[in-house]
Amino acid sequence: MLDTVRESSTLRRTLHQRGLRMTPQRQLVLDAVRALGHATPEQICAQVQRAAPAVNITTVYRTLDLMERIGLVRHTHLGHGAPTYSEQEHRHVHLVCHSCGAVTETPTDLMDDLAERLRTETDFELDPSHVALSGICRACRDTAPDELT
Amino acid sequence: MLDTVRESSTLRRTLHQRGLRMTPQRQLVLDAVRALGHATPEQICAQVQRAAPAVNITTVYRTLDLMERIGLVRHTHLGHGAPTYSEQEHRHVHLVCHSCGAVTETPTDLMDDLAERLRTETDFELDPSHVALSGICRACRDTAPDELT
DNA sequence: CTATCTGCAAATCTTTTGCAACGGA
DNA sequence: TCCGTTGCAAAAGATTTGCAGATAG
Repeated sequence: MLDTVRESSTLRRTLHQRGLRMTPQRQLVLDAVRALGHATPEQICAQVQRAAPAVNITTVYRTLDLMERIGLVRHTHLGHGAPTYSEQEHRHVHLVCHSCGAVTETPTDLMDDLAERLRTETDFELDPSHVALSGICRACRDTAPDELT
Repeated sequence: MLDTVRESSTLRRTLHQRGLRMTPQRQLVLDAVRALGHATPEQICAQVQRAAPAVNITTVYRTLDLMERIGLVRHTHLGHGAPTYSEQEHRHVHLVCHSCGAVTETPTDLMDDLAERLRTETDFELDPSHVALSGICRACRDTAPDELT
């Protein structure tokens, strides 16, 4: 309860700071992003529509876009299909299995050494959580021998 | 010249081994993939159409799909937009800059340590060349301070 | 000759845009 | 009241599918 109230005013404040308006749709989209962890616009829309069926997917797209611009959410490319959105703070490396599509999360510090090497050797500042690493998970390796993405 | 002949028969043989047919379109698509390094289906189609304007993009999609299934090409998700196709052998890690979109390639052995850690710690078999790493390149870091993907 | 391929058109799917009406501050 | 926001419909872009005719083997 308290959480909801606090979240709500946080969102309102963040929006107002930039001359943007607080609306029920925006709260619902943010709630959905938080509830789902990382999800496609379509999944987020479905979640929002459980509470408010009239909300249009166009609004979801626009709201995700806006919230990304103001730093509340971020998107990640898990490989195939649509990008997925999650909370900005929710930073981790995604491991996606080619074969079964399972998504695992792992701390970003796994990438620290790589990031350092890229920085020194290639002058490239890695953003570890923006794209997923791709491969084959244990379960699939044990069963199916091969599979295309 | 010899190259062309040799490539041609290689493709033909590979196709015939599986009961598939050699066509001019297939040769052109494979040539385009090789010429472009890594490119979207649309870019590949444009390249093919420089030689044979009548080739339909549908054929390009179907051919890329087929060639991926038989292991001649592979696709990589560079982050935004369409996947890009390249030769199967052409394995490297892609670094994509959020800001300017530049794609750099780097040897996959940069990922060896990470791959080893993932294997032991997470039971995940990394495929280093299937997705791109995302971040900010040197040039952009020096100029624009921030930018969303 | 016959099964595979191709081109075309249309269907799908996802995302974006234009616009009039709505509603937050 | 005023301007940001929304919903709707339509546009746009990417990929897939059905089908009849073309063609490799």
